[in-house]
Amino acid sequence: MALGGATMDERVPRDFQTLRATILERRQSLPKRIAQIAAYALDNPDDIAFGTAASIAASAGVQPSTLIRFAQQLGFDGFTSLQQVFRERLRERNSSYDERLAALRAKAEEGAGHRAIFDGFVAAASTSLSDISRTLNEAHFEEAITLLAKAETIYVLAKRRSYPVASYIAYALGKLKIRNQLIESAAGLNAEMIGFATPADAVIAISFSPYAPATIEETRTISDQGVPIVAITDSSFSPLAQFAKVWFEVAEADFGGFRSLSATMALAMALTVAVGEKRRDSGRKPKSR
Amino acid sequence: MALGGATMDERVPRDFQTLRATILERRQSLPKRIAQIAAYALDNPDDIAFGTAASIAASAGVQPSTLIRFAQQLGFDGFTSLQQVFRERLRERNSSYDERLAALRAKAEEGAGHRAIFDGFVAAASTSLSDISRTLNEAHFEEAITLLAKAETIYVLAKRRSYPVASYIAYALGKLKIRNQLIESAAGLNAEMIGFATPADAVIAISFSPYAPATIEETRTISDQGVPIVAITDSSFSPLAQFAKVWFEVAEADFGGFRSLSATMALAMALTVAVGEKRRDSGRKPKSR
DNA sequence: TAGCAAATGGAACGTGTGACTCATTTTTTA
DNA sequence: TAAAAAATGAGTCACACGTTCCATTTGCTA
Repeated sequence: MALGGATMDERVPRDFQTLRATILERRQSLPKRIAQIAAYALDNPDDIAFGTAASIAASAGVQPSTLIRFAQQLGFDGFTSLQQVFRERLRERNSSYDERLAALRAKAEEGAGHRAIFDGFVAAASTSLSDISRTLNEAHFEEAITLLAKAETIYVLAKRRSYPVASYIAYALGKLKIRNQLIESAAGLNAEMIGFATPADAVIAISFSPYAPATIEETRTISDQGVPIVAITDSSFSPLAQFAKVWFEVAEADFGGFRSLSATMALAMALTVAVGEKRRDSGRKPKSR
Repeated sequence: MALGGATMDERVPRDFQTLRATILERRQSLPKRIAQIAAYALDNPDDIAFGTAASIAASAGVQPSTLIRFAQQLGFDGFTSLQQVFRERLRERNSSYDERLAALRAKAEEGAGHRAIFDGFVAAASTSLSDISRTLNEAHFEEAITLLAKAETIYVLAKRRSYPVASYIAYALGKLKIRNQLIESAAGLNAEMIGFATPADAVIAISFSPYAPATIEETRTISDQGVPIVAITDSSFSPLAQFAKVWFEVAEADFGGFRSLSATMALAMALTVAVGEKRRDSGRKPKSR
C-alpha cells in the first residue's frame, strides 16, 4: 500500500499532453530517481519512443527497473504501455512541416491544375516564413527598432514588387500614429520629398533583385543627406546594403517566377509594431531635440 | 546472378528519402511478395517504424522472413537496420507544424521582447496560410479564374489595409501583360475610373472588417454597371459578398491587433498567375506543360 | 538514535523477438 | 517440357527484451 499512483489512480494518461501535464503536476512529490527519469522523458521524448528500456535507463542514468516503476506510478502497467503514448505522439502529429511543404510543392510541380498554382504559392510563403524565422538576426532587429524609434519622420521607400510592403508599413505606421512618408513614384515629386529628410529622421528602404534603379538612386541621395537607413533586401551584395546602417537579408522562395512577400511582410509588420511599442515604452520621448 | 542488392550494392540508403527513391526505382524488378512489402512500407512508414517484424508482416500479408529478405535486398543486414531508417525519419522531422506554431505563439505571448513580436507575426502568417490551404473552395477558385480570364480589363479595388494586396495584384498583372486598372484613392478620380468599366471587364475587390466605406460604395456602383466581381473578404456577412459573382472567405490570424496578409497575398498571387496561365492556354493552342 | 517504510540497485526469469535454415512452390531458361 | 534457379513459406533457435523479485540503502518518524 505504497503510492496511490499505481493502483488508485484510474485516469491513466492516454495522450502525450495529458501525460506531460500529469508529470509536471507531480514533479515535486516524485522520488529522486523517478524524477530523474521524468525529466529525461520530457526532455527526450523521442528517445523514449524508440529506445529499449535498457538503453533509455542507461541514458537517463538509472536502472531499468526504475523506469518501469516510473511507468507504473503513472498508472501504466509497464514501460511498454508508457512507451505507446510516446510513440502515438510521433505518429499522430501531422506529417512534418517539410513533408507537407514537399507534398505541396510536388503537387504544384506535377499537377497542371490551378489548385497546383495556389499550392505553390502557399508553399513558397510557408518556406519563406520558416526561413526568416530561423535566420533573423536579432541584434540587427533591435538595432533597427532603436534607430527607427528615434526618428522624427520615417520615410518608406520601395518600388515595384516591394511597393506593397511599403504601402503596408505606411498604413501601419499611420495607425500607430507615427509620422511617416511613403515615397511614391506616382506624382513625380520624389526628389522634393526626399529633400525634406534630415539626420533626425530615418528611412526604411526595401528592394530585391533586380533592384529598381530609382530605389537605389533615391537611397543614395537620402543617405548622402545623413539620414540613417534600414534596408530590407535579398543579399549582402545588394546595392542597398552599402548605404544602410542596418540591413536585413530576406530570402523569399518563389513560385513560377513570382517571389513570395510573406517573410518581408512579417518582418515589416514586426518592425513597425515593435517601433510603436518602443515609442510607447519610452514615454513618447524619443531622444530627439 | 539475380539481384545485386544484397551483396554487391554497397550504397545502403541511410535516410528515408534515398531509401524511398531506391525502392521506387527498383519497384519493377522486385519479386511479387517483396514488392508487396515495398508498397506497404512506402504507404505505411509509421507502421514500419513502430511495429514488430511479425506484426508488420501480418499487416502486409506476408511472412516475417520475406520482410527480412526485403531489408537484405536493399542492402541492410536485417529488418532492424531497415527499421532504423524509418524511425530516424520520424525523429528527424522537425517538431510538428502545430507544435512549432504553439511554441512561437507561447513565446510571443509570454516574452515581452521584440523578438516575441516578430515571432507573433510569423505565427499569425503561418496559421493563416495553413488555414487557407485547408479551406480554399476549389470550385470558387476555378470560377474566379474563368471569370477573370475572360475580362478585357481587370479592375482592382481595395483601400487601407487591403491596399497592399491590390497593389501587388496590379504589379503582377502588369508583368503578365494583362490589362488592369488599380482604383487608387490618391487622385480622387475613382468615380471616373469606375465609370469606364463594362460587363466585359471584371473586378477584384478586397475588403476586410471594418470594411472601408469607399470600397463598399465603389463596389456597389461598379456592380450596378453589370461588371462581374470577384471578392476577397473575411466573412459571408461581408457587404462585399452580396455584390460578388464569386467571393472568397479568407480568415487571417492576427497579432497585436494587426492581421496578417499572407493568406490573402497567396490567394491573390495564385489568382493572378492562374489567370495569366489560363489566358495563355486558351489564347494559343492549349499545350501541356 | 532506533525502527520502519520507502526507494533503489542489480540479478534472475520467461516471453516474444528477429534471423536463420530448409523444404516447397513458382518462375525462368534451355 | 525438363531442368535449374529463384522465391516463398514455415519451423526453429539464440537472445535481447521487459518485467519481477529480493537484498540493500536511504530517508523519515518518534
